[in-house]
Formats: sequence, structure tokens, C-alpha cells
Amino acid sequence: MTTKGESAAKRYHHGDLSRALLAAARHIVEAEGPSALSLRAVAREAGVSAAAPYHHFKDKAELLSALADQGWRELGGCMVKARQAVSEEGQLTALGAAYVVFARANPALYRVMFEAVREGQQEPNDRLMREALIARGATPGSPDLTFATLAAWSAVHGLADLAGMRRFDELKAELGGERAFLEAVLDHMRVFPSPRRD
Amino acid sequence: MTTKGESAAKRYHHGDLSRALLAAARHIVEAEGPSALSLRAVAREAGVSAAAPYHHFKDKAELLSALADQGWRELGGCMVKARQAVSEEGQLTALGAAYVVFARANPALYRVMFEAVREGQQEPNDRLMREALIARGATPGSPDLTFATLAAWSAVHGLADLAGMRRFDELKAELGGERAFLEAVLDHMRVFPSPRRD
DNA sequence: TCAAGAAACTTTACGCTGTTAAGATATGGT
DNA sequence: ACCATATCTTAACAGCGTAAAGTTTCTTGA
Repeated sequence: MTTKGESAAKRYHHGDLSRALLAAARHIVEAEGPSALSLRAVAREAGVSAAAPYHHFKDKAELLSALADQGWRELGGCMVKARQAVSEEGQLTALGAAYVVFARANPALYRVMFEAVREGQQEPNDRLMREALIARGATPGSPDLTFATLAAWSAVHGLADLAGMRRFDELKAELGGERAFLEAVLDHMRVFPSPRRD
Repeated sequence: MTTKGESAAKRYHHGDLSRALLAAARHIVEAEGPSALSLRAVAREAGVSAAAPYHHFKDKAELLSALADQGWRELGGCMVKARQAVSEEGQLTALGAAYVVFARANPALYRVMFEAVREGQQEPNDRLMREALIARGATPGSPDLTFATLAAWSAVHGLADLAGMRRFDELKAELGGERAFLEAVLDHMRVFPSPRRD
């Protein structure tokens, strides 16, 4: 009887609950912040009982991990798009800006993403960074490249996190927006393919 | 009767509970991680009832904030000590290394510190960073100095946080310790008093 | 010195959380 | 048609943050 695409009435079997739970989780986390993201609230928003999520996720951490996965993939998409528009030398800057802008546009989601990183989860994004560094002269496979990649990650994550903790309202206003603010800070940082001693 | 310095027997009035609570909180957070840091566990460890802390702290957040304060002050001490040993140009590097090393030596505490930052709390540490940048040629009071300071904070916090999330065990082993690893990454980052465009 | 009041602490209770166990209902393969 | 299985529900448990009300100790001023 009930076709699969039917309106979200109270069918006993939801049909696509895991996706609905992820959507609910994302909605809550962005609307109310990560501290309000309880499993029960997610279930409530999806219209199911508090125990229902356990048929799709081992526990709360696994739901958050899936949500984080989704976020990392989206971020990767933004980075790929950002580098298409620029020259080879500008790639690193463009990737960094795209990273920070995404993190600031989805602050609560980013928090969840970073707290739920699993080993190898951001492997694709890592590759983007490495390619950009190679485009700027780093030697593929060298230890230098490894450290420079970590340095780049540190820089963008640090800025994203810092911008989420303190307000900086006056600075943003002076520069005419958050994006300009973020780029101004990034302009003062550089990552080198080769180390330089003072 | 009961003198103030008496052994921690079960006096009705503890005598110095706020300090004891902070100590208990710190012990728990380092031993079991930030997620295990419940107010009730802190009270339990201090040997008082679950409601006792409310006579010394408005709520859990205020206890964490006080713990964070303690941490930021200690970190400031490390940074001050670190810069005493180096020349003027080396100050920035020394401060950055001291910051990251402290954060990695007290990972759980650092987490709490960063999540409970209050406006103006790390003002002293901020001043250290600014002074080091001025020693490298930044103009006091300039916008450049502001952005460079933020860039420096981003770099060190980003690296500290990143090193807490992923393991990097093989890299650390290759270099002979975590400190060498952290310095290797820092060596690939630079913060400029003046912005540089590509 | 001693009573009054303030401060520190306890017990109790409420609603929230994550999670499990046992039961109900729908779905799909044979 | 039937049964195994996947999905969902209700009910329950312990632990959490926090507030209210009661008990004990400390302090202070007459």
C-alpha cells in the first residue's frame, strides 16, 4: 500500500531513518549548538522513539561520526571548487581560504567534525593540500612535504577554531565582513615546503 | 578545637573546598579525559556531596572557567620562562614552541582551557605574542600587528589541537620525540609582521 | 559569654541524558 | 501463507546538572 515516497506520516517503519536522523542532527547542531545535540533530541525531531536510533547507529558517537563524515566530504567539495578558479601557485591560498570559510559558515558542524575525526577520514582533503604544496615546489614523498602539510592544516584549523571562540566583531566590521577578516589573518601566515631557520 | 591545617578528616566544613575542587577537577580531567569530568565526580573526589560545589561556583561552567584560568596562567609562566633563554629575534619561535609543548603535555587541560576561554582571559599571553612580533619588526599599534598576533595564535593552537587529534606516532618516533616533531612542523610555518601577497 | 545570623554543607528531588531489554509490528524470501 | 528478520515501541536503569529545604558549624556584635 504505502509507497516509499509517501508523506512523512506515522508509518511504523520510517523507511529512511538513518538519513532522517542525520538531517535532524545537522539541523539541531546548527540551530542550537553542539551542546544541545542529544540523541533523544535527534530522535524527537525525526519523530521516533529515543531507542530507535540504535537500530541504525551503534551509539551516539557513531551518529556524530557519520555526521562528521558528511561534513568532511562537503568541505572537500568546497576545496576542490575553490582551486579550480586559480593559478597553480595560488592553490594553497585558495584551499586555505575555502577551508576556513566553510568552517566559519558551519561553526557547530565544524566542531562536531573535528571532535569526531577518525583515522584516515580526511585523507582526500589531505591529498588536496599536498598537491597544492607540490605545485609550489615541494618534493613529492619528502618529509618536508609531510610537515608542510601538517603546518597548513594547523594554520587553517587554528584560525577556524580561534574565530569561533572569540568574537572579533570590531575587526570584522572594519574590514567589511568575516571573509575579509579571515583572509587578512591568512595573509600574515605562510607555509613553506622547505623549513627555514632564523 | 580543630585547627585549620588538620588532616582532611570529615569536618563538616571543609576549610578550603574551592581549591580542593579545582585540584580534584584537574586530577580527573588529566586522568580520565574531559568527557569524564562531571561535577558530581569532582565532588565525590573531594569527599563532599554533589551539591556542595554550588556554594563556591555558580555552576559547572564556572568551575571549568576557574580551572581554565589556572591553566592559562601556567601556560603564561612557561612562555615567559621560554623567552628568557633566547635572543630577541628568536622570541617568537620560542614562545610558539613553549605554547605547543605545554598544550601537548596537558592535553585534557588544554581542551578545557580552550573551550572555556572568557573575553580578556588570555590578555597577558596575547601581550607576550605582540611583544615578540614587535621585536621582529612589527609596528606597535598597527593593524598588521593585530593580524599577525592572531596568525601566531592560530598557528600554535592549530598545531596543538591537531597533535591531540591524530596520532603521528611514526613521525614522532622517527624524529626522536614529540618535541622534535612539534618543532619540525613549526619550522614550516612563519608569521609575518607585514602581509605578503603571492 | 552567648545568642543571632551567615556560611558551608547534606539530603532529597526533578527532569534530562545515553543505553539496554523485552515486546510489538511490518517486510521480504521461500 | 508463513516465518525469520529488520524495524520500531515502551519501560527501565544509572548518571548527570541543578534547585530547595534542612542541618551543622563559624563568626560577629552586644
